[in-house]
Amino acid sequence: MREVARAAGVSASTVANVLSRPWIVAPDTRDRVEQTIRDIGYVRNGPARQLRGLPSPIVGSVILDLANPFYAELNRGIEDRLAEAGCLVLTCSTDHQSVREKQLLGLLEEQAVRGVIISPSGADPTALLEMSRRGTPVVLIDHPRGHPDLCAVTVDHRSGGRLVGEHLLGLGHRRFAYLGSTLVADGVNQRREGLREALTAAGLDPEQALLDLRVPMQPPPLVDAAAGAVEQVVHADPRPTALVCLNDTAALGALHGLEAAGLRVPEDISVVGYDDLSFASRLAPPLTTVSQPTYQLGRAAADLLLDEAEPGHTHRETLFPPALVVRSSTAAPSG
Amino acid sequence: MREVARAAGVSASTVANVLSRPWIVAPDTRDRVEQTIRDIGYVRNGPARQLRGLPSPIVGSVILDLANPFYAELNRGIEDRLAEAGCLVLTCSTDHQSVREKQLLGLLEEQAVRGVIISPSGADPTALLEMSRRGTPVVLIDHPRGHPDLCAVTVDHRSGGRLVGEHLLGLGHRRFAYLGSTLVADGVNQRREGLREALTAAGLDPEQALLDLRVPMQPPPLVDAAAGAVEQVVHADPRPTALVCLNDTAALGALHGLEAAGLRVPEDISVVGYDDLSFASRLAPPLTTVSQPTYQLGRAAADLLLDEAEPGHTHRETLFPPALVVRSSTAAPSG
DNA sequence: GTGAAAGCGCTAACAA
DNA sequence: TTGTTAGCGCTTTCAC
Repeated sequence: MREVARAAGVSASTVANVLSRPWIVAPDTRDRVEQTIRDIGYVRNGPARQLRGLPSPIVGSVILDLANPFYAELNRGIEDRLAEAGCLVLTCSTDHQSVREKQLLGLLEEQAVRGVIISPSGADPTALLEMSRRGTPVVLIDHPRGHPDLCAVTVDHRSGGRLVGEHLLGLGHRRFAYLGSTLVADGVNQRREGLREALTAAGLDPEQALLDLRVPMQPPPLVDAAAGAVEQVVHADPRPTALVCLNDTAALGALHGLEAAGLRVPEDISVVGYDDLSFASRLAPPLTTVSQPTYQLGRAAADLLLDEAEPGHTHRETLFPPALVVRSSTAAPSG
Repeated sequence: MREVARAAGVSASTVANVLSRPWIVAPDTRDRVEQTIRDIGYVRNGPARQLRGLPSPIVGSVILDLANPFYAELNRGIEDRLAEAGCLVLTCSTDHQSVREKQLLGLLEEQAVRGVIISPSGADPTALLEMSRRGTPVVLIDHPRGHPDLCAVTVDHRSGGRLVGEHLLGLGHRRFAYLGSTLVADGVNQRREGLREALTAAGLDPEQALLDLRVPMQPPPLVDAAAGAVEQVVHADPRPTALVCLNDTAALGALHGLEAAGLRVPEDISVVGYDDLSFASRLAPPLTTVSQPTYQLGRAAADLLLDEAEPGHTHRETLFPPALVVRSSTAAPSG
């Protein structure tokens, strides 16, 4: 900046003014300085501006796994909304490891980011609360906020699970399997709870009517783990007539596993996914699933985060409803 | 930091030493300071450290579209490699818009990031060269480096296209269609060139034997655009017996469009994708495609970028080979 | 082993 | 309208 000032024959603060409050600079001085900036190829130093107290344009996004298309699309929603405010997204995957999550939060806080949008890997919000108290706003995604000092964007997965249950019950199913994960992923458990609720409401005992499967989230890749896990469904006696999967990726693996075991979908067994990823409608058979407004979730989270900087901000939760998408992987049970 | 110093009864520089060069501090002083840091909840200020000349831990990743699973996985490769070096990834999608790309590069340079890994949306490298000259290292992904001052990680797509062509020719195909895009995406064009080379080598005239289709990359979503574009293949006379798509997502749409038109794959027409995304093997029919070491591409790019900081760094290009994966969407033409 | 001091590049209040 | 000045929080000599 000093160099530009010297070359343009003005003081450093005039250069600063041209950059930050151009309207207070005389037009010809401004033109001269701007020309010099271009000639020299001068680029402003963000860290120095931050040091002076300006807000960072960077927002941290801490998610479970960017390679999961659900999170990738969510992140696009975050990015697009933030871009409208001139902000950038620092994307971090935790792979469900809370140690890694803690590291990442530490790094982000040191960078003095504008805020953090997080899909937490554990249930304990204390680290997030402290971070928020120290001045880095936090928005939870896909997790109940658990404290009035945080904002959150959530989907009513319980209702999603209920929709699936009601759909299958309506088709005449009475024996179910739920392919969940070994992790305490809140959303995934809510889906199971909703399913159980639907069974109970139909007069069934979930302990009897629902076979509970858990696959490790990784490694190996979920799609392979799911393919393996369906073995248990295939050999269960009596065998469930409907398999509800925690998400579409698991359903993809399940379809594969069922095919390998010689079971036809939906004739021998119905399969349901969750997320409605882009490939769901093109699988064989097209997958019945539950769609979430994934991209909008991201935008909403970014909205909340940006709002944290506003004077009258109040912490709040935005709740989205899921929607059942019926395709051909579900049908009435045979026999 | 001053606050910690006061509370611990030492000077600010001792606190700094505890943080940056703990070994030169007396053990008991160090313990006392560390305890105070924890009590107070002190967090180091990254921007201030950067201002002092330390390198930023942030690397920019500028890609075409994070919602495309190919880039999402690529980005995971980048992230994982950088994490090993304690770095973070600032992920930006350009949606093929060079205006947006320019904006993003400007923002990243202002943030004084450690470097930028970019999958460029245009062919002109001057902006990147200038950035590199000003001190922000640049690594190109999926794009020839075009200048010895840049590093690049590339895949031999020409060879990929050739593999596809040879496979289809070997099955007996003589009339082809290539579903490309309206953009000057270098990799996508290379694939077509490879395909044309194979045809030429087999004694065919590409101008005659190859129907060239172009779909706009967006909007609408590529998968829908591709579904629409296959109309032209269906109604072509004589109709091509093999459809080669620029990537798996386009192939997904093409399968859909062909099904809607009443054509069977592979009996009536063979279809080939590119990328080998996770769903490719589970489509109906399982998709013949070309796999790239996507995750490794990301790691290799991060490797090169980190190496830029080393004293003896020489700019270079890392080239990966693609591999044909034959599944059931290709077969000998009927009749 | 510890502290004092200079300065990284910038912004904003104030003086000229 | 432009320039002078005082830091923002930190690292790093260099005395002590």
